[in-house]
Amino acid sequence: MMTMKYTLTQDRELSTQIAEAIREAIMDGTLMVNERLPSENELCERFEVSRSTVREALNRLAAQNLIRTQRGAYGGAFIKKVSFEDAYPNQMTTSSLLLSMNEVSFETACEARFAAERACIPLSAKRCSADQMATMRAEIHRQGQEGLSDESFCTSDITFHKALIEGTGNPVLNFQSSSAIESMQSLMNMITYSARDRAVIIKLHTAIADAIEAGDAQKAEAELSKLADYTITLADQVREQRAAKKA
Amino acid sequence: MMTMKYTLTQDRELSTQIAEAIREAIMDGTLMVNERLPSENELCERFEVSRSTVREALNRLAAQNLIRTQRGAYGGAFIKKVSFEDAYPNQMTTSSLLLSMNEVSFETACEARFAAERACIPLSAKRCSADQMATMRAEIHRQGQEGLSDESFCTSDITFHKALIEGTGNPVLNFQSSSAIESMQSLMNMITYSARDRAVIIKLHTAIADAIEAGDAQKAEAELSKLADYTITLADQVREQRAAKKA
DNA sequence: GACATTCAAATGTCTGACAATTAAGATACT
DNA sequence: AGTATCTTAATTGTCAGACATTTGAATGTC
Repeated sequence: MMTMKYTLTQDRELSTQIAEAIREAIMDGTLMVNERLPSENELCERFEVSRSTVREALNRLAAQNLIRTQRGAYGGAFIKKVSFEDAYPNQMTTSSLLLSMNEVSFETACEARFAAERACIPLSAKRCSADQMATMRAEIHRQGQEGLSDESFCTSDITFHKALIEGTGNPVLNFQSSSAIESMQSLMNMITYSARDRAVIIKLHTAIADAIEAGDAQKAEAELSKLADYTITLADQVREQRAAKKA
Repeated sequence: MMTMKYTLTQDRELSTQIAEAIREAIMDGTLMVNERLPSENELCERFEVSRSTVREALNRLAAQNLIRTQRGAYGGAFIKKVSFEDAYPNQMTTSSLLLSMNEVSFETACEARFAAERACIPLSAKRCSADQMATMRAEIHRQGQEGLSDESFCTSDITFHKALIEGTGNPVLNFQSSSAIESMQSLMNMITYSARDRAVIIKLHTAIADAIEAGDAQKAEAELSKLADYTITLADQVREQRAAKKA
């Protein structure tokens, strides 16, 4: 950081360039976790810009979870250790908006979602803990309760699948796949689940849980595949009903 | 936006609360794509804060790709359509930092990476285009060239696998899996590839490409699995060498 | 109709000030 | 000596006002 040379050009916004320079230093390891950046006034002198501009740059970095700021003496901006927990909300925001703003069809989103889940099954079949199995069973049970709203059913469905993914014991895979599933929540919420639909889904969930518990990855994948197909037919039904209502 | 009520509390930073309020409005659809936010001065009045504070909030949103700003008359802040291209760099930054800052082992990262790729294979075997097949073949060829640096070999390796993933024709899956693979680049770069190692990898790449072309998903998955195992043994070798050098 | 000029609105940057926060050091008390 | 409290300096957060820059629209000119 100290030795870097900063020559800001005129063709882009100054604050953007400063943020970029600091971001690069973080990415390539020049700045380590918990290291303190120079104070805002020092950065002003170093980049030869005003404090507003420096602050805009720091704000951008804070929004990307790259730094945290602390007021008071011995405070300042510190390189933040990006944790899975911190990164998750941003990830979710982006994923959800990508789906809703890019006219991604339900089929396409669904395909990606079940592909991600399928990737987890072999590992989950090997490593799933008793705790995670218990969560899956509990959610299956909840899904069979009378008077459960569609939205609650959907939430439970997602909890079930997230527990399955967590069963891999792999934080990276968990992070990626979990967001793939959860970002579909708004799309899934459009589906209406009749009692018959729920029965079918519960049966498939049970089959998947049984297979995972038995360590039978192949069976679990097969059942998951059926669930994927069934989910798409449900979505098709909703679409048809809406089309019929329109006419 | 107009009808929302904003009561800012004192316990958090004002700019953060404003950014949060606008972000919520975008997420729940109150603000549509390309819609223009009120001007900074109008936002000042509405939230009863100074322009600096409003600007800090807008900057945060811009850093998250949620809005874009445009200078000049009829300019302002507009809700941005989050495209896969725009979101990718942020995604990559986050993913890379998650790996490097959380002491994620090579095995763990590798496991997640190959799981994601495996999820793509059935779809790719069904839909991979001639163009994508050509890219895969070209990269395999490049990997066999004399005098190729380890880094270039690694880059080509990643290009190969990204083409495979693109073969799914699913933009969502492509986005997710692609970043899973690419974020491992820095870890992969630590490996040294002997001529013998490269030969093994090229053979596996060829087998995968052949299977994809033949539409044989099962075969492709089996070969990919071998590649995953082999990659981990290579990483183990590097670790052993380093340990030996230390002693 | 085509082109140049002017204008107004908006963001980007600068300056200077004050408020709020916080850890370290100084001080007073026991 | 130890502890509680006060002071202080450093730092970020917010405010206010100004000017610079950009840019589309309106206007004027040929």
